[in-house]
Order: sequence, then structure tokens, then C-alpha cells
Amino acid sequence: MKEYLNIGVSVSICIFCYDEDQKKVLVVDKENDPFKGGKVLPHQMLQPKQSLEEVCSEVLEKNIGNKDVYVEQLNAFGKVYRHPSGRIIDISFYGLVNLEKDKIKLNKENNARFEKIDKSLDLVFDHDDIIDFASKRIKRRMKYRPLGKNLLPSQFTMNELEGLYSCFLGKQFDKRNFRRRILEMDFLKEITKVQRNTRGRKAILYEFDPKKYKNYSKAGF
Amino acid sequence: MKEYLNIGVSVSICIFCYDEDQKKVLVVDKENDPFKGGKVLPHQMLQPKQSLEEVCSEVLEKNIGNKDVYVEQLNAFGKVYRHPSGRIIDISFYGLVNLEKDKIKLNKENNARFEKIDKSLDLVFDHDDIIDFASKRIKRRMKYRPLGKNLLPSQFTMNELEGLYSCFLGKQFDKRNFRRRILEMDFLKEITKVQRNTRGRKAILYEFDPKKYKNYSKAGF
DNA sequence: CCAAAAGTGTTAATCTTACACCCATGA
DNA sequence: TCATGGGTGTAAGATTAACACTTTTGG
Repeated sequence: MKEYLNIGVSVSICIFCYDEDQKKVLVVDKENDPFKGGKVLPHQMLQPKQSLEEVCSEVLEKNIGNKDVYVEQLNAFGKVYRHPSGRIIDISFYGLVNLEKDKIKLNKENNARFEKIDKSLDLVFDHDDIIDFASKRIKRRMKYRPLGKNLLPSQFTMNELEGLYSCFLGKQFDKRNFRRRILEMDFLKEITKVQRNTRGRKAILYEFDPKKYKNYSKAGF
Repeated sequence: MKEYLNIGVSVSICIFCYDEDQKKVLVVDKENDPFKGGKVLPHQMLQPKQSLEEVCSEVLEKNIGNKDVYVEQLNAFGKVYRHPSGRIIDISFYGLVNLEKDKIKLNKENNARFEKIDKSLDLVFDHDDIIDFASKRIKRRMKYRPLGKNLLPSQFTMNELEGLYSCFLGKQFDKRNFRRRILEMDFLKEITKVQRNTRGRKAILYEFDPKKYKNYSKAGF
């Protein structure tokens, strides 16, 4: 009768950052069997008394030393894994971080690191699929909500924002059109300061206007 | 150590139909404690050996007598419920059906029925929130994917399709513009037959072109 | 002074919206 | 013949897409 109360729930998180003009995801070496040493997404078993949000916090704290980053639920993956101690359901989340702003401290124990996303990433379980799922979700979300606040430093140039969009959507933009489009959305504010040391002309710096960023939502149909 | 393998996973499904020009959702009377007799979404505990898809099928078979209807995963709700026998995580799905086409046979045991969605619906647990979550998800999905194949009879008029869109998106359309817009999307085919008995002029009947319906996807950004 | 990166406007084409009347049919 | 519901086109306005040169600055 209570057989059904015999399932484990794991929570895994795709933590993305935008670093060196690339989208990267946090991976760790698995600390115990099965697949000990294999490359996986950070994850952890849910304790019966915890909420999903609490496990998320623990996973974040453990692996990047900051539990207060933006995460959003992705999906539950219910394939019947053959885990030695029984049935596991994995509930996945994705998160977006900025290495400096979020004061990321990578866990050395399990060799936590950000890797760029390509064929060679190759995680165990179906964790590659989860990354794929997350990437698509973010792409879709970008169509009606702004992106960047959680990934960029608090001050950034228009070209940096364009690079981010270009990278996450996998396509090139026309500088002039991108600029106009983003500025029309009206969630940026130009600040008086101007770019750090760099070759060439100095760029205008922008910040997100927190309220407008939060409330921006494009209508469809 | 194995304490974490002591969680129950329930699967609940929001099954929507479009009936009498209204969006309705399947609700049942809860068959056991807690809240025995309360109005809930159809749901069931996951057995350790089952996949999520298998429980979905069981829930569907039991409540509407047809396990082969379109469902899609919504979200895992992980609030720490106080369930007498332990911790439960609910993973919710939504499904779309047509009463005739899908040969819906409502389960009489638990008084399964479709009810229209308004303030008075009032389900136990957070099942109202799940319906809300599902409604929003469908609305968003409609912005880039077609809707109707699973809800309408296989042949339908343009005005019926407009009514469905109007109902699910909660807004009115201009007949001419709606028609043009849908036809441009090019997933409908006009068939030679003409509408059933009705007052007034007979309407052209349409069907969805399965391939085009499936592949239609509007680009954003 | 020149290489590097930032910034800027206009036009044509496309898409969206608003809008009102005629058509076919059954009662 | 008339009430009912089905069907149709156009023009103005808004949005998007394509396009290349000038500016600023540090080396």
C-alpha cells in the first residue's frame, strides 16, 4: 500500500553564465556511484522535509557558493533509471549567473567548472538533453521577456548585450536595428559613465531599469 | 542514508475540452482521505516501476476511458504538503481533448465531469493554481504554435476556430483579419463538404493538415 | 596617423489594423 | 421575405529589414 512512498526525487540545475563571449554551463564530477567521476550537472536528492526551492538553494550554495541566484523550473524527467537504491525522478531547473556580480566560488571538491556547450560536453545520464531543453526554453522566453540582468555585469555596453543575444539565440543582428529594438523596449537606462579601458572609441554604458525590466512583456497573437 | 527514498510522486492532469463554446476542465470527486469527496483534478500516485507517461495513461484511461490523448508536462509542485503518509511531490500535466473525437467516457465512480473555469470552480489542494498555470502555458504556446487539432472535431468552420482562439486567449478578433491570419499560417485545408444543418448560410469546412500543423512554428525575435 | 571599436538615419517592403456590406439559406 | 449566420477587400498606419559611413580614441 505504501509502496509508492518509495521514490527518490533528485533536483538538478543547469547553471548558465555568459563568459568570454560564450554561453557556458556548470558541470561537476560525480562524487559517488553510479558513474562516479563522470561529468554531470550539479544535482542532489530531495529530503522528504524539503521544498524544491530549498534543495535548489543547497545545490547552488554547495557548487557556486551563492544560493541567491535566479532559477526557474524546467521539467521533471521520469525515465525509469536503474539506480542501485531504487526509483529516481529528476526535477530540473535552470539558473543564470554572472561570475563576478554573483561572486561565484566554484566548489573544488567536485571540480565544479563552467564549460562551453558543444558536442564534446557529453554528460552522463540524460543531462545533455536537460541542457538542450533549458537552452530552448531560454530561447523561447527571450521572445517575450528581456534577458541579460542575471548574466551581464550591472553595467554593460550595447555591443555586449548584442553579443549575449546573438549567442543565446544563435544568430547575428544588425547593430543599428538591434540597438533601436532594444531601446524601444525601454528597460535600459543610459548612465553617464563611459566604458573601461579598451582599444578604440569608448562605449556608452547601460544598466537595466529594475522595474521596467521586470514588467516588460511583449504581446503575442 | 536512504531516507530520501521515501517520497511519493503524484501525477495530476488538467484535461481541457472546448464544449458549448467554452473552455472546460475535467474534475473528479476525491476518493479517499485527505479531503475525501473534495473536488480535485484527476491524479494518481506514481508506482516506483512506472514512467511518468505510464501514470498519465492510467489517469486518462481511468477518468475519460481513453489513454491516447495529447498531454504535455507542466510543472512539478513541490510545496511540503501535509499528507498523512508522508511527503508528496506533484508533477502536473495538461491535456487537450475533444469529447466526441476522443470518445470520452467519463468515470462515474468518482463523478468525473467537465466544468467551466471560473471563480466557483474552487478545487482542493492548489489545483486551482495548476489550472491557472496550464491556462497561461497554453496561451503562451498559442503565440508560436497552432491550437485546435486536439480540441475541435476533425472538420470545423473558421468561425468555430475563431471562437476557440477567442476563448482560450480571452479576447475578441476581427473576423476578416483572423481568417487571413490563420490561412496565411497555412496549416488548414479547405474541404469540399459544407456545414451540417444550421440556420443561415452554410459554412466552408476545414481540416488541419497534419504535417503542416505539426511543423508550424512562428519565429520570434 | 591609423587601426580598432562605437555610433548613427533613411528608405522600401512588409505586416497589422480598422472598418461595413453583401451572400446564401431555412424558416 | 426576412432573420440568421457566413463570407469578403482595401487603405492608412506601424513595424521591420536592409543598407555604409563617420566618430572617437589609444597605440
